[in-house]
Amino acid sequence: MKTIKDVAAVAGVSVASVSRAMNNPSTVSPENLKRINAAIRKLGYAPNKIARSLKVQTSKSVAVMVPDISNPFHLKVIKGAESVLAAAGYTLFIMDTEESAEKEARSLRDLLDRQIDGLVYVPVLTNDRLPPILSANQLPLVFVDRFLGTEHDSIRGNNAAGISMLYRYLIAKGHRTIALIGGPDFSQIGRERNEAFRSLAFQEDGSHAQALMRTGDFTVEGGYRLARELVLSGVAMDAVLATNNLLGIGALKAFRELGIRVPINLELAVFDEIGELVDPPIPHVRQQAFEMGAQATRFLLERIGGDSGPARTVLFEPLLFTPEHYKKFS
Amino acid sequence: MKTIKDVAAVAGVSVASVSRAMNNPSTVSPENLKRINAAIRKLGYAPNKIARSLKVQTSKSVAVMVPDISNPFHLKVIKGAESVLAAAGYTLFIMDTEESAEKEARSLRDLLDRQIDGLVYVPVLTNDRLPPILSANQLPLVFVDRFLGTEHDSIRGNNAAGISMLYRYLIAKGHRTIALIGGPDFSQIGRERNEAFRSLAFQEDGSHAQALMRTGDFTVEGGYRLARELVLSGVAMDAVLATNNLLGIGALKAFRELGIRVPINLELAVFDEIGELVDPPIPHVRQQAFEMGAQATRFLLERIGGDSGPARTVLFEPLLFTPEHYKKFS
DNA sequence: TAAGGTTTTGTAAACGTTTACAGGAGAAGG
DNA sequence: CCTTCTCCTGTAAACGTTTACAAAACCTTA
Repeated sequence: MKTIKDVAAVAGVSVASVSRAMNNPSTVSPENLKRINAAIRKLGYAPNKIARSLKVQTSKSVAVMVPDISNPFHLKVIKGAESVLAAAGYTLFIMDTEESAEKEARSLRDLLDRQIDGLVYVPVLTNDRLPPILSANQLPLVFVDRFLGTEHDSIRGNNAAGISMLYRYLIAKGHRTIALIGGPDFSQIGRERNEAFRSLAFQEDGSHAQALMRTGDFTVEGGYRLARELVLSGVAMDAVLATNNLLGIGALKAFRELGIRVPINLELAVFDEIGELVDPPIPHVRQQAFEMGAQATRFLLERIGGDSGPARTVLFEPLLFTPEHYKKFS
Repeated sequence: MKTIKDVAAVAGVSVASVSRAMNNPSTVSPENLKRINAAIRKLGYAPNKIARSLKVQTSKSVAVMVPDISNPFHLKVIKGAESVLAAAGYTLFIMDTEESAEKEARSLRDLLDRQIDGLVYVPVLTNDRLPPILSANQLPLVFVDRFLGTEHDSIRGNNAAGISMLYRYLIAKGHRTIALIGGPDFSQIGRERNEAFRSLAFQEDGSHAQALMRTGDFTVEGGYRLARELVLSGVAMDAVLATNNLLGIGALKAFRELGIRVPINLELAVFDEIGELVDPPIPHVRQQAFEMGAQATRFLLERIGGDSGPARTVLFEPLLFTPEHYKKFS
């Protein structure tokens, strides 16, 4: 690897001039500039960013940290972040914490050590407070989807509205008893969605609360298990509402396995996308994940740029997709 | 941020001793070791990896670079890499090149500058040779799926076998005319799969070559377009073979849109997974992506460890999944 | 042509580590 | 008690940059 010294030697100037030529071209004389650039090309020199970061304490890079990279929602958040960073000349590091607080802590440590400039952050579910490493170093960060009640920007989906859309859709189709398969109450979004359902379904009569709500982890296995339990418990129901895509996928698997035809025997509605190839299509609300990732990143760049205004929260409205939509287009 | 100097001051020793205490504990006296560790804990000190990398020219981190993070195949490669790295104490940086040679070059530059120790590498399709940056710096790397004919380890799928399985399956089901929707011939894997099909389908009679093979980009749009063209051209066919998941998804979309029922009016078979929720299931071969990523990473760690033996190639056999499989399990 | 100003340059310190080297302290052996 | 050896320690240089500062070179202008 060539260093700045090699360039300086070839161009016959000091290292300082080379550095200036790259970072502040106007402060070096035209003829030297030319010679330096020629030397750079000749040697194929590229500055060592590690050394640079060490000195300037910044790295022109940000990270996006998600709990599960194979969840399409998180994937789109990443794509959204990429879209705005590409233009800004930042490098993006993608970190997958696999819903493990431990892995998350390790990754954070690592990012911090590498002088990352900011973080688009979807924390793991089990965190109810900012990891100590983050509270110790005031790294600019923006929450997406999940958040921890700290003084940071956060980009969120309107969970209550999404549940409401699904619920009203099912009601409008004539369904009487609707069961919920929900996420854990200890997480912000799990709780928000569960409570939205509660306040809709049990307005008049709270007696079905136990029978018609099951909650568990936001995982495929969780959805599968809860759906099975619901069916095998023998309660009467004509529709099921799953509060995220993984739960929905698990539920769908369970139903198919039990020989229940969806939506003929039982209707299933899902919060988040479940995969566009499912046929017949499953009614669902779709979060604007790409836009959420992009917006978060825009905020983050502002913060990195020095903006220290009060924390902002942006609520994105989910969009309802129903089988009727698909008919329209096919 | 605390530095090693702070620790040294608190512990009342020199910075060298602190450094030794962390990297070579046996070379420092027990009482000093205790004092130093106490100071570290007290200050919440963690060594700055940037500075460390600058000195030791290594970073205990590797990257996995894929052309499309939303392709389930690449996703599983990443997961496979994660699984072996977690144990080895390396940090993994995930880079998404979005099938752009330009983005790929930028990312490579960046990784190199950050003293990455090695690379699990799925190059973008348009590259037919190693990017100059890589040939200039002999970074340890292992190819997965795609490769560029250089002297590096490579983990690949048995493309010919996969195509053959699909082809024979379709033949066994009684299909007479089978059309191919393939990837670009300028890419290794596109070509391998196309040629496998050619040698199977046109053994006796080469006359259908034009009519029954369409190739384009490995994208959903490509599959959609080619499938449409095939159908609208009016050629007779009773099965279509798509040589990757994106092509398959695009084709399926096109067929549905044109009112063609799969598999009743036309059978579709796909190389790679197309999504597990498609109903009825589409026959496909599945690559052992997770294992491929894991194996690549194991090789990479060996190379980083100094192994400079001859380049190895491992061929993973794809697995055939058919609707009959699913029936068995439901 | 001398004084003053402006532009361009090089020297050297700094960023936070690691590590070669040399020196000091203590133990062992004569 | 002196030598030799071992073990531990601190000093200082190095990694590849950036940048404050001072010196040098070049213009203006009177």
